[in-house]
Amino acid sequence: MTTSENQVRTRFAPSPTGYLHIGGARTALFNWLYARHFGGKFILRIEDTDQERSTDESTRAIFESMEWLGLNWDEGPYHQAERKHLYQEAVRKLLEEGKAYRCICTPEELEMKRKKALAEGRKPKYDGTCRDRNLDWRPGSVVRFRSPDAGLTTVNDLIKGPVHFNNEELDDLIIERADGYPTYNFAVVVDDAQMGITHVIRGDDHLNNTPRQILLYKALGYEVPAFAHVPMILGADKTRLSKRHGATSVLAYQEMGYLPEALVNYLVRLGWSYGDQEIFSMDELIRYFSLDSVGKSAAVFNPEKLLWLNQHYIKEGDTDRLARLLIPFLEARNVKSPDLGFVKKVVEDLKSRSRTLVEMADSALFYFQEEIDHDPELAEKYFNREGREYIAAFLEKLATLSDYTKEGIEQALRGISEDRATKLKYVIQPIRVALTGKTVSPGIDQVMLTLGREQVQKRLLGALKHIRPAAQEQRR
RNA sequence: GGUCCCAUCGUCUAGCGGUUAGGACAUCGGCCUCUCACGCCGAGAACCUGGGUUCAAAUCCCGGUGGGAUCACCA
Repeated sequence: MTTSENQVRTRFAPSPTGYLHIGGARTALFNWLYARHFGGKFILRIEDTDQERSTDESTRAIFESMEWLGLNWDEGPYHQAERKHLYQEAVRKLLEEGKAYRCICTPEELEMKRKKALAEGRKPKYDGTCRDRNLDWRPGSVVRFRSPDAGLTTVNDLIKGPVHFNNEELDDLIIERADGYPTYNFAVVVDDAQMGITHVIRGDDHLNNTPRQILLYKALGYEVPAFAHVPMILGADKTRLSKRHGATSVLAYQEMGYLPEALVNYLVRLGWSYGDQEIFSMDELIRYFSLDSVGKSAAVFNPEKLLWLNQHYIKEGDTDRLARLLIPFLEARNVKSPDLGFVKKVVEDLKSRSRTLVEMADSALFYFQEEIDHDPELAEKYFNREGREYIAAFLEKLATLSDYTKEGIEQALRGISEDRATKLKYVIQPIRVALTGKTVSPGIDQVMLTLGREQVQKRLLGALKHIRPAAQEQRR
């Protein structure tokens, strides 16, 4: 692997134990932006050393999520499970140099000691039982790092500033487990060093791990990278974001009809800002992104603002693209192979009145229904004597309307309202219900244009037939 | 509990010693209008607390309080 001297190299290193969540996505985004800003490399690494909990399904979901968000990687994906020999090699080196030792304390013993220490108000720190026993390998043994018991380790964090830790707070952590796999803190260090990572950007839940890792870098003779710990994302109750705060998986947002650029724009502004600007294109983000303007405090995830951004991007979005994105949502609602050209017209009608593609699909359904299934209550209210008369009058005008345009249609409708000396809306609402089955829809002229004259006539006729005159009179 | 981090409207944030403390979402009015939206105009709404430093503190320092993270053969 060739690494030019000043090249920025960042990475995203999720563990495949679940879907990519909102917090992970933002971490990935920050790393990606930082690399892109400096023309560096962004690397993807799957941390699957925990054989128990890692799944291929999660790995696939992570790839899919990142692709959807547009976070392409330049190297990888690397899988830690396939790099086992590298960690073992590093462990061997530390062992030889006396910087690590084997330990045969059982998990049960350790657990007991921990509990006891806690109960007596002491620190639950490894007591060093095996530290100087110079043990050889045996089944069930692990390898521990010999951590210095005095001195100070400082993390010069790019976001938090310098953070100091007393080495005596750090204990002899396990670096190789009984199954031969490395533990997280060790694998991360070996990988980040060997992959030439220059900037480790991650959640600040890792800040406390960093001094141990720095000690490991030094013990292994590696150069220590720069660290940047970004604040966490919390739920509305200020606790760590989790399922009970609503959807947290990136793909769930795709399914809920969000646009990737909306999610990206939302996530980047959680903790980062650029003056008063709220809307950013990817190009702008790459140009403006900087760790200097990442805040220090945790942010509460606010679905309302995400919704607003999504609505914004739908409103401003390219119609052709939106139509293509909408089609799967329509098909999921039993619209059979919709015509792209027609869907594009529908999208135009609905663009400024949908916050998600799900909302758009829901309100688009009537366009595709040959027969409107009228709600009895609405029918009774709007297809009364006046309503039916307006519909009939409009139908009559429509037959001879030479100007089937927005203006022509509006003129015809106004004509009817003026002739009967009634408000325009009293003419329009029955027609709206007849055409859409609802009282809420895009502008009626627009609906008619999109539907086409023939379809409009058919639906109006259908509405007139809907309630039998006899039944209607009976009610009156 | 130990260690570490954090603290400006309900929420995201701007502010980097001197501002009527700005913007955005949300909320509430109004306009537009064929319904619903969009759009436009407007309103209410914040510097956790106590000490310092300074002519001057949201901004710098210390204490307190509050919130969060972390203390595994998880990552």
